Amino acid sequence: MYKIKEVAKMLGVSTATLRYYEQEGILPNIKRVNGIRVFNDEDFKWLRVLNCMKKINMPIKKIKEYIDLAMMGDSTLKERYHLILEQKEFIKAEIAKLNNCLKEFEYKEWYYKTAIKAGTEAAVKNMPKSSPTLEIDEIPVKIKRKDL
Amino acid sequence: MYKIKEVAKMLGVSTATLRYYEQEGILPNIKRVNGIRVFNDEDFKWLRVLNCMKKINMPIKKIKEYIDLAMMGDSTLKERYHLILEQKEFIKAEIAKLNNCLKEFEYKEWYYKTAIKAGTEAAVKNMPKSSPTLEIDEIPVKIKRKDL
DNA sequence: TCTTGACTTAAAGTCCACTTTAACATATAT
DNA sequence: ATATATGTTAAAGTGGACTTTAAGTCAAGA
Repeated sequence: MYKIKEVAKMLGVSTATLRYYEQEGILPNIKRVNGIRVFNDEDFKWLRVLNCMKKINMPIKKIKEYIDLAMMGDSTLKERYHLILEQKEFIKAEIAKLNNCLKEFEYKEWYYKTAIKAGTEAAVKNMPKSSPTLEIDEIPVKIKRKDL
Repeated sequence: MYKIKEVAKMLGVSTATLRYYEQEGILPNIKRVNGIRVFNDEDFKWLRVLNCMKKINMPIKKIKEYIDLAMMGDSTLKERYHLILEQKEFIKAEIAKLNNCLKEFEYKEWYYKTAIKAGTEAAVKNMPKSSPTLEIDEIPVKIKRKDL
């Protein structure tokens, strides 16, 4: 059983953020003792899920939607299932994109290493198709988070 | 050689966004023909890198810093190398976190599948430690993007 | 010629996710 | 007893990344 400050510290967020989350309805059912928030195991379980949803940039509104569905009970199971599936696919796509970015940065790492060795960037620029790691040439089209 | 609208379409962003990027200095050296922006191969190369930097949520200011260093020439090679390394490590950490989130969502997928089969959530809740995929129990502490 | 569409700039507006402030209550330590 | 720390709420403020608006230029087609 923890009070807000301890929870905030554990999560690496501010107390204001936790209060804001509660206000927005994405941190529901927090019990009060003498008007003071007390977080229990259930709350921590949800915080772990919330953490994931925030990590993938789900808007607060969307998270709220999910909670509202959950509050309605078994009748919304399928809807929640689809929402979760959708987000799962989104994460997968996201990881793929980040892996591409990682390659780009690994190329840059090699680029600068080589340039530093040579003392000048010009040396690397004149090596055509010189990258050991970079093969991607197209720019992926941006898909906005709010679309999902 | 493309004009702004075509470029915007290719990238999946608005023309306003591209103009805004140029204004903020993260889309430098775009040539004009009769006052109209014309994007060349060099610009596309940079757009691919920019795309990666945006993908990992590098703030515009930080991207600008990188560009400013690049503009200064060979004297900033080491600094740029370190910036890139830092970002590379950040992406790696990010991918690791997303993989954890993926697990969480895969667990939820299983959870809802099972609940739907049973017709009620209660059935799943009463299976203790029932998850086939979820082992993580702690909530990762949030590290804010601006710290890097 | 005139309208349509694509371009330009500068400035103001919007949205989201917090963050800060102010005013107050309660609890613990010296 | 009194200072310090932590908690509370409601409301206003902030920062970042665009987005929209307004006013204008220019080129091609009917």
